[in-house]
Amino acid sequence: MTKNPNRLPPLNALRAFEVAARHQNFSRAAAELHVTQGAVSRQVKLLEEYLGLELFHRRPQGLDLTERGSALLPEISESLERIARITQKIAFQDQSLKVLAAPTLGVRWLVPRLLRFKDIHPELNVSVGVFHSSYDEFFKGSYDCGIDCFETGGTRPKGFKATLIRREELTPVCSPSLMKRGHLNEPKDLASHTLIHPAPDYPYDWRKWLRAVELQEFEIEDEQFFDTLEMAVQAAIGGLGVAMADLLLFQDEIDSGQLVQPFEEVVSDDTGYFFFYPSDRTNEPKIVAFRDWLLQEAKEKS
Amino acid sequence: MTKNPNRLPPLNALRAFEVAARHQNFSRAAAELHVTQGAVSRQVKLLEEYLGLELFHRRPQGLDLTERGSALLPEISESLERIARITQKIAFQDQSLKVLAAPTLGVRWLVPRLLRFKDIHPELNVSVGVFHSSYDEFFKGSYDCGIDCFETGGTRPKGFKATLIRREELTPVCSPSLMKRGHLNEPKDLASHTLIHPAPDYPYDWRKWLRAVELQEFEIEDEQFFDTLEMAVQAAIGGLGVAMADLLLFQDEIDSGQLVQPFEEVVSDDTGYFFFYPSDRTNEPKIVAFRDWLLQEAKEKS
DNA sequence: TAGCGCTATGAGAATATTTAATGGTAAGCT
DNA sequence: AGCTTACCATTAAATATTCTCATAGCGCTA
Repeated sequence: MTKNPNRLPPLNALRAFEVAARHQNFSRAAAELHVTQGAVSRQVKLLEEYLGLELFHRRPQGLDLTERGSALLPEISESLERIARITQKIAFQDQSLKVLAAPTLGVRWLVPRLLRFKDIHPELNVSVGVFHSSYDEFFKGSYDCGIDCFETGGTRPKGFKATLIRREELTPVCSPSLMKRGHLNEPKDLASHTLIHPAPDYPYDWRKWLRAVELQEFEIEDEQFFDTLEMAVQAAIGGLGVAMADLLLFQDEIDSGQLVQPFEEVVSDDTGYFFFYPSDRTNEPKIVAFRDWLLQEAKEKS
Repeated sequence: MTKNPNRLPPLNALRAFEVAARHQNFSRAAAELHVTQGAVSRQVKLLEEYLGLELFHRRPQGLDLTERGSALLPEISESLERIARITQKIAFQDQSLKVLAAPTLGVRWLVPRLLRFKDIHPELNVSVGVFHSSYDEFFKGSYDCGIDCFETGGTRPKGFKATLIRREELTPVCSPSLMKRGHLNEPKDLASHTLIHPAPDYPYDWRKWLRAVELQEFEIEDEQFFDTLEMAVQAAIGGLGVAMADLLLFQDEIDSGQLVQPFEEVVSDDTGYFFFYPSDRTNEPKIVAFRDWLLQEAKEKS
C-alpha cells in the first residue's frame, strides 16, 4: 500500500559525493571517476537538491563538508564499501578466467608471473591457452580475454577492445662474459659478432633496431637463426652471440643477470603487447582485475 | 593509481535486483519501481553481465535466485536499507517545512491533524502559513509547499507541480435534531429550511449541488450568509439550517456526530484540494513525506 | 591587478534507460 | 488437445539523464 518503503536517493550522486568528500575537491574527484569536474559538481548538486540541504561549504580554498555532510559521509562510505566488497567477492568466487596468450609471451612472461596473480585473487581460477592464428579460437575455447602482440593502429575484430600493456622495446642482449671480452662499446662493434635471430626466417627485429640506430648500411657478417625464442635465449646466455630482445620477454634474464644490455639504444615503434577482451565486458570485475594486474606487472621498474 | 574506481557495480541495477529478488517476479518489481517489466529485466541483466554470472534462474513459474544471487541479496538489501535510513534521517533532521495553506482548509483540516504528522516525523518542524492571494507570498515567506483549492485543469504558475489530495465533495449537512424533526427525506424538502452559505455573497456551492440533483428550478425561500465558514458551521450545528458542506472540511463534525448528512447525493466536479510544490523538489524527502501523509489523511474512510 | 585554483552553469552532444510492442515457453483450464 | 494466462526476453524508437566543452565568477596570493 505504502509506495516505496525504500526511499532511496539518487545512487550515482551518492558515489560522486563520497569521492568528492574524500578528496575535498571536485576536480580530483572527477579524475578518480574519469569524468569532468562539471559532472561531479552537478551530481553533488543533484544530491543536495534531493536532500534539500547543502553538503559542502564552497570556499575559495576548496570544499568543506557541512555538519550534515559529515554526518552523511561515513554511513555512505561504509555502505558503498560494503556493496563493493560483496560484489567483488561474488564476482570472483569460483570463477574461472580463460586467457588466450600469444605463445612466446604466454610462456616466457605470463605464466611465470601468474602465481602472483593467484596471490591477489585466490578465488579466481586462471587458465592460459595458446593463441595460434585466428580469433575463432577465442570463441571456440570460450576464452574470456587474451594477450597478443600487434600494432597500435591495427584493426581488431569488431566487438573487441584492447588496452596496451606495454610497447615493444627492442635492444640487443648478450651474456655478461661476451660483453666483457667482446668490446661491445658501440653498435658498430656488433660487426664482429654473431647476431641471433629468435625465429627462422625472421631477421626483421634486428633490421628494425639497426635502422633506428642509423646503421642501415651495416653488413651482417655472422648470423644465426633459431626455431624458437627459447632456443635463441639459451644461445645468447651461452655466449654464442648477441640476440635482439624485447625487454618484456627477456626481463627475467636481465633481472637475474644472465643477460645484459650492451647498448643504451632501445627501439620502440607502434607495436606493442595488448590485452584484449569483448567490449561489452570492459567493466566485468574479473576482466578489470586481470587487466589492472597486467598493467602493474608490465610497468617498467624504475 | 588511486584505489580502483571501478569497483562499484551499476548501482541502479542493484536496486532493481533487490526489488526483483524480494518479489521473485519482474512485473511486480516493475510496479514497485514505477517502470515497466522490460526495464527491470534489462537492469537485472545489466548487473548479471557486469558480474559475469546469473543471479536468477528463469523458470516458467517465475524467478528463483541462484546460489550467488542469494549470497548477494542480503548484503545488498542491508546496504541499500542503510543508505535509505541515513539519507532520510539527515533529510529530516532539524529541518523545517513551511506549508502555505488556504485559510479555511488550514484551520479546519490541516492544523487539527498536524499532530499526527509530528508523530511520524518528530524531527521535522512544520509550520503553517495562510494563503491569501498570490504565489508571490510563497516565495516571500520562503514556503516549501502549499495546499489550496482549485480546478484540476487550471494553470498553475510554471515551475510548480500539484497533486490532488481530494476532490471537492459537496453535500448538505445539518444538526441531527434538525434532520429528525425537519422531514428532510429528499432534496426538495429543503424548501422549508434555511440554507446556510459559508461566505458572504457566495451562493454557488448550493447552486452547484441543486443543479446536480436536478433541482435547478428550486426556489430558495430562506437563506443566510455568514462571513466565515467557521460561523456557518456553528450555525449549522446549532440547528439554524442546512449548510452546504465539503466533506473534507466537515469531516470532524460528521465523524463526531455534530452534523449529519440528510441526503445521499454528493456532488463532485473538477475542483479539488491540491498539494503543490516547486517541480524540482518533487522527490525531496520532506516534500514526499508530507505529500504521502496528506494523501493518507485525506483518504475517505470506507 | 594579474594570475591561479577553485566551483558553477548554459547548450548541446553523448549515453543510458525506458517504453511499447511482440515473441517464446510452460502450465492451467475446459 | 486447444485456449488462455502468466511469466521473461528482445527489439527499435522515444525519452531522460548525464556528460563535455567552454566559459564565467569568485576569492586568494604574489
